[in-house]
Amino acid sequence: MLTERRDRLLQFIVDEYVRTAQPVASAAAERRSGLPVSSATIRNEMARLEHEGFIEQPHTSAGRIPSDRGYRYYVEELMRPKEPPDSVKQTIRHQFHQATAETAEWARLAASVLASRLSYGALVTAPHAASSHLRSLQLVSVHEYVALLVVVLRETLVVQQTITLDRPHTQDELTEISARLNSLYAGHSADDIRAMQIEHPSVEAEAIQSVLSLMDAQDGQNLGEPFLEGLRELLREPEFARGETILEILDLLAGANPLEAIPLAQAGEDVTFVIGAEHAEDALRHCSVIVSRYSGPAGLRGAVGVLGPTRMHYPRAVSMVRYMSGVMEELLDAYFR
Amino acid sequence: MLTERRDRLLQFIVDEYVRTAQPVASAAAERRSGLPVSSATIRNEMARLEHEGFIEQPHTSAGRIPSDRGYRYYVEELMRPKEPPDSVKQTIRHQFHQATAETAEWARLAASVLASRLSYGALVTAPHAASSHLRSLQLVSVHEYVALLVVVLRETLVVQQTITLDRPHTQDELTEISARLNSLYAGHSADDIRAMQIEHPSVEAEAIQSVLSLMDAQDGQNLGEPFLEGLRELLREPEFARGETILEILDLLAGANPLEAIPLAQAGEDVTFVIGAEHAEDALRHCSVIVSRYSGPAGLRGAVGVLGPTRMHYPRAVSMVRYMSGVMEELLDAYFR
DNA sequence: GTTAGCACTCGCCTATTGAGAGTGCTAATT
DNA sequence: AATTAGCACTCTCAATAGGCGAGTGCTAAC
Repeated sequence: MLTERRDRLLQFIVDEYVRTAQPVASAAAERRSGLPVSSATIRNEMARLEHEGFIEQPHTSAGRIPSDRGYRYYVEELMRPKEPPDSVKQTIRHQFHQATAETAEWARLAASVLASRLSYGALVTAPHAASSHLRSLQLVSVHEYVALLVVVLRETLVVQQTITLDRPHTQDELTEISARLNSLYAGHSADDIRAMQIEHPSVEAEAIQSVLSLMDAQDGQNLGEPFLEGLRELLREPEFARGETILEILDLLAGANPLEAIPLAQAGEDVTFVIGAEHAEDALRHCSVIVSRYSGPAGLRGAVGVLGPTRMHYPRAVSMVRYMSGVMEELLDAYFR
Repeated sequence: MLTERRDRLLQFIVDEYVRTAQPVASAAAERRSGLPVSSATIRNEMARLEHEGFIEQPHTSAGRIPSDRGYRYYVEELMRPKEPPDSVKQTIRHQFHQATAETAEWARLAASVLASRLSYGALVTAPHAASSHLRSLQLVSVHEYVALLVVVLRETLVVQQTITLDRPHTQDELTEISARLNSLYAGHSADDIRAMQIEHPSVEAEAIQSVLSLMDAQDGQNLGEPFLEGLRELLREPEFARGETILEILDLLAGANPLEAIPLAQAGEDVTFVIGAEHAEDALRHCSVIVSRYSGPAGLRGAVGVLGPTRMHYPRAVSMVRYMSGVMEELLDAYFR
């Protein structure tokens, strides 16, 4: 804990630097921070804040910018995130209201809303449960030789795949096959189904093969691939204007899902921050990530995150992430009614 | 038509500039072009090519770079695109073999393959027909209050949406409803269905509403949204390293689909080039686009395109675009068998 | 503990300069 | 008439230097 005055000064420096992207000088703080002291005193305080590692100077004679540690202190002690205004909430709710009722679609939309509201990158994963059970399947005739296999997994997760048939089938035949397979396998996990070892004629065998591979694909991941939006917005930030920096980040994102690497939010905390050099990956040393896990019925979980420069508008970002996370949870709850 | 020697010189300049991204000097041409003349002669020829508008100098004392007109002449007269080697073809076929049999998925995969093979941006639209007819629909129970509506449109196009039910329904009930709606509406267009004006109880009414809005969404577009891949690759090109240029392009792409604006390939031509300033949009003045339309049974059409710097490796790009376009057509044909 | 005053540092901007690259032109050659 | 060697000329790029201004740290007074 710092003194009251140094708290306020650090807060001013962060806010100002976030706003202008320029180092903050003592004279500017004197004029605009509201602190009733002269610039000389502010210089003394700044020297001390720098000595303690909360701020730093890009070069000898420039103003100060927050260090990673300064941001960390700021997000933990100083900032007061304020709720998004009702008008914004309403607009967002409206956007979701118009969307189709599919979990993946919600995630995509959430990412897109986050990105455009905050002008940072947004990462949202669709809700996902650790182990899926077959709830039901249905074959839909697309064409006499082609059917669409729709698989409903236990957790409101619907996946599908087309399969080709070795001879023509009508919808009625497919419906019958679906009913037979459902009565055999509904309610079971992939391992269960494999253990049954039932012999099937060709079409049924192929359908079950596909079901198993779809279920395996689901079970094989912790979080799903995140939907990423807001690259354009990110590029607009001055720290990424050089193109190379963003290239590094893109390369990283192509390989790994940064949300996976983020330590899970501790119990009791609703959002997790990873700031600058706290990232394991060097490419993100000038970035901060804010993540919130959301969870729904039946063990469904997912994550909502923002990726921006360390010079991020934290209060706005965190309240938005928190809000979107809540929206995802509400949608899931409503889905189950 | 230029003289044989100027053709070869221009070809050398384009090839060399594409390779190195550096202006080509007369001395370099003397050494590496294979032309049996001195640099002085080459300088004379260059002066003439410049006078005719095929090449230009970035500044007084630099080598020459191709102008848009030079590239245009190059793609039309000079280059000899060579087929991708069999090994590459095989790899690509293999990638498609593993993919699920969905047209949108093919398009996404095609874009991703193109982008990574060529290291440029790739735009591929899923096959799409001008006017869709309802082939069949099927309601799949997801949850007692939620059903997934799967709509098969005439052209192997499957779309879906979840709908919520006002009271619980079993799969059997839903199957029955599906059968009833199918017998009424299968084979008709959205307009037909609207004209029938049949009154339905609540669930059926909602299903039909959704069907209509899905059909409208399909019919409302000429080409679908393209799948865009390869931003990372594009950013790697030196002409886009500055970040701003790519930003302009992203902004443009967010608003409009450049494939739409491209004049349709003329009959008899298989690919269309738009080079540099030939683009209507100023943001693309340093870009070239190569597009190939593909078409399949039942009036299905789509487009495969590459977006790169004007300094693009045209022979490789055009042969790849051509090949991917062919792959899309084959997939569609095979889908109908 | 605070503040005014001031010397000092350092980045940035604007010449200036020199080297190097590459051309265009001229005159000689084939 | 076409080609070529030679050379002066132009222009970019990189390095260097000087001046300006921003902003600090320190000292001494309050």
